Amino acid sequence: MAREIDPRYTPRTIQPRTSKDPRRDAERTKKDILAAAMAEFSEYGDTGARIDRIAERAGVNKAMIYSYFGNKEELYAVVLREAYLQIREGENKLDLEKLDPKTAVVELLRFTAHHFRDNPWFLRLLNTENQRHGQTIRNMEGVTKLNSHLVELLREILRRGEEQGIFRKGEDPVDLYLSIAGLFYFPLANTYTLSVVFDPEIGTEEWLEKRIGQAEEMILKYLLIEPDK
Amino acid sequence: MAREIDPRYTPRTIQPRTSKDPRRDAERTKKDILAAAMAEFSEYGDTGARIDRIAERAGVNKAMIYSYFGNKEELYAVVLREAYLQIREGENKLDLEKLDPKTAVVELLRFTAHHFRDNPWFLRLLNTENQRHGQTIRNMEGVTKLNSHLVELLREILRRGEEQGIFRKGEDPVDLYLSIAGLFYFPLANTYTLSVVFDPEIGTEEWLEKRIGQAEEMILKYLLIEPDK
Amino acid sequence: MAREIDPRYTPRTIQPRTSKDPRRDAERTKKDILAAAMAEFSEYGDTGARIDRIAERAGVNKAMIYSYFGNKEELYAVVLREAYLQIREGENKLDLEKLDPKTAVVELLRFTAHHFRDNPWFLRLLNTENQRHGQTIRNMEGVTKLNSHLVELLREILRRGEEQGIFRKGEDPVDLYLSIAGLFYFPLANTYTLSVVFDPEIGTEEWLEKRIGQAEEMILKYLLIEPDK
Amino acid sequence: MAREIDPRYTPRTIQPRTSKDPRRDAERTKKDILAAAMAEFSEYGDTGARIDRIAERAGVNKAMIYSYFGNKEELYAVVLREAYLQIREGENKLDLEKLDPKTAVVELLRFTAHHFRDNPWFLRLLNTENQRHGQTIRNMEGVTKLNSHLVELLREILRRGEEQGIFRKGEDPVDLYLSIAGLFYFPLANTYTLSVVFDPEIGTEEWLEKRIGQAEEMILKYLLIEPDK
DNA sequence: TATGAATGAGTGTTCATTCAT
DNA sequence: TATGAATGAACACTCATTCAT
Repeated sequence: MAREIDPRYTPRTIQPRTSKDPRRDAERTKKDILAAAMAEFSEYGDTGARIDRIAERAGVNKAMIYSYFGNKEELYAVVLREAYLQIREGENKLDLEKLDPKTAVVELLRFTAHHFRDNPWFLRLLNTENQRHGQTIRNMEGVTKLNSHLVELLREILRRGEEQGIFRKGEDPVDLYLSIAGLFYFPLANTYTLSVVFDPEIGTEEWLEKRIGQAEEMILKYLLIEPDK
Repeated sequence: MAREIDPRYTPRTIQPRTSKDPRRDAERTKKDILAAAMAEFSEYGDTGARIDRIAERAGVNKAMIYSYFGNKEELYAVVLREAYLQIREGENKLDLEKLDPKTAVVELLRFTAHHFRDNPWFLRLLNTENQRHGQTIRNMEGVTKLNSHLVELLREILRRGEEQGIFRKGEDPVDLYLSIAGLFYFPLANTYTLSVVFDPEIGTEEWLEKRIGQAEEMILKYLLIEPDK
Repeated sequence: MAREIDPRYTPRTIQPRTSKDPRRDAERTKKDILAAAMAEFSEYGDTGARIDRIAERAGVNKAMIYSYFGNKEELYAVVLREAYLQIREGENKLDLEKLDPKTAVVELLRFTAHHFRDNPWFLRLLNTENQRHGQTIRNMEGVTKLNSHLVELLREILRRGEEQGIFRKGEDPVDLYLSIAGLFYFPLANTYTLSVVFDPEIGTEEWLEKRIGQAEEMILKYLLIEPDK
Repeated sequence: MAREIDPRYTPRTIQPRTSKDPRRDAERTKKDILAAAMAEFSEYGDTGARIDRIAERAGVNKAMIYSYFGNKEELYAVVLREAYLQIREGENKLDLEKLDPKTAVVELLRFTAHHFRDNPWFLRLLNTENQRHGQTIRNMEGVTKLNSHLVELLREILRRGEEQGIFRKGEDPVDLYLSIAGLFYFPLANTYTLSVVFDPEIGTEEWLEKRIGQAEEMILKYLLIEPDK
């Protein structure tokens, strides 16, 4: 089904190749294809993504895609894995383990908000993979390990908070993450529909800052034993 | 791209036509097509949906779809509108205006939780329309009006809560709805991926009940002035 | 690899459709496709055959082929089965069981010679299927039964010949068939190469008649106990 | 069209190159390519053969094939010529001119039987070239001369046999060769299909020995004036 | 001499849509 | 109103061939 093209979602991470010298560089070609594929799969979903378009976006010959990635299905799997790698990598950079528990929770919340806003393609990929019933991620190696790191980090933060007597007891790290993520995922994944049916401001810079404030208050009121102090 | 078939998402709501007498019934044919199209678009998205499959699901001839709905694009628009009609209709049945403010908020939260869980196709349709950049809903008549009713209802509840001195002041009804919906939307729209990367229990009956409890507490602690009393 | 087109091998069994009225006739379309496919697979082999060309030859849209036959592989299987049906049908029409043993053998030999000459595509299909290591015929239902009929017929002829004291004892019907067929198959399947390396007359009408005489003499001298009488 | 892989037909006659020192050896590279090409064209035919596979089989880079042989078509021509060279060379080694006529015929028959059985790729190449309507061999220099030697040899044998009063008069050497070859070519070129439709034993060692006996008897009864004596 | 990257024309197959009845 | 046949433009994927190093 035809879709309007929205330039915001056609990131140009790919450097146009110098027309004179196609630079026979396998590594770069591979990267270009991956970048193009991430954009394409995010925008159009698994069934809507077109190999032709990916090749065009990457500025490479279609056959290269097959040579480097096998087929559309495998390319999609690489894209999906890459998406998870990127968000977890961002989280790791926060060095949450070095922060005091309350700050750590707030930092994670802010990072999540910005990551979701800055990487709408990540949300789209999640959509797609769930529409596929998780067919690909289910059989992907190393994903559980990759993500369990975040859970362990959160668990440790909650434990320290409990120990210090500031966090409620028995809070599950996964539940906490679902709440934090959910408060931003819903409006940011559905910006287009929500801005039509509810409020055109949703998704703007100001809206996000306000939203972060609300979410922070909500999470902390729930988590802290005496939030007023 | 090939997808595994999940029977749970292929409901057979359509009564098989009596083979003897096709009973040329325009109204019923139309309804059957619409029901089939809702299932199909929800499962496969706009680009993944297949006219052939819709016809088969509806038990009608493909040409009928074109005769009644014009083309795939227009059929999708009707499906999308129908989805909004259904959820708002559900909300209206709650008669929130007759409940005291706190109960009203809790009821809306519970309804939303169950509606999302029981109608995963609705979440999928939202996904799809957002992946389309809201192309269809943006040009759809009467949608704003349809949805503004819920906002007005919530606004009235918040107003009464403020008046009674139990709700915080200045809370925006849209923000509140985004929070309530978000707490359930994220885990329920991404059950497949989340159950792989975080916790296989996500989405089960017990999980939902527990989740409702947490969400209730979170929302009320945020909203009520003195939640403890 | 490009091949010259030899009009002799592009039989026009297909009636050109009246341009005005495409005559929506499923049965005829199916037949046209099958006829075109037989020609194409015979000429080009399994890997060389082109769906596009089959569609063009049959004067139908490519998609019809998939609608009626599934895919190239299945179409090939139907073609192969049809080839066997045709030769065995021809043999059955001979009513060998009603002839005296010697005449029966001669008639079978003559039929085989003419069938091979008149249906070079049958020989080509055999080539192809053997180049495929019999992949398709091995899994084809009913083929053994279809062909075992001929063997039983021959066995009965040999038995009667033995009984009448004119045929040698213990001759195996399969061996006999291999000899008869072989005497014609080799020159007729390899007409092109043989006419270059040995004798340009191979395959002509006169050559075939002479060949039949030789083969008859050879087979009978071997089979009859007292060929002179 | 996908084919199952039969390891029997994928001989590894090519010595793996010492990875350390590619030993830039033009002659050896050429030979390796030719050997690989013979296997490939025999197995898959002209249209089915793949340059990629030939390169892999030969353990050389694809571009080498183009550098040494021009293109696929020309490579095929070299393969075809080589095939004829090999069989005629085998026949020449028999020294038929030194044997008495009857023995010579029997020896040729036995050699042909074993050569066909041991070199199925030769039969496949013949198939292929005939399926191409002899396009390549027709324009190949020196082929007629190459093959006419066998005919002359046979002619001389028949002449001596006639002279000695043991062979029938006027037998044509080409006809005789067609008979001898045909008795083995048909079953050996079609082993796969015949073993399905008629008898799974066709092509085995025991079968061949039995077959040689029958063929010998058949040819001699036809050729000798008084076979009993 | 040799390699691996790159290309463009195919090649099997699917799918939204229309037509004749 | 309803059906099944038919179409043409895509679409995923392959392959012979060339290019830069």
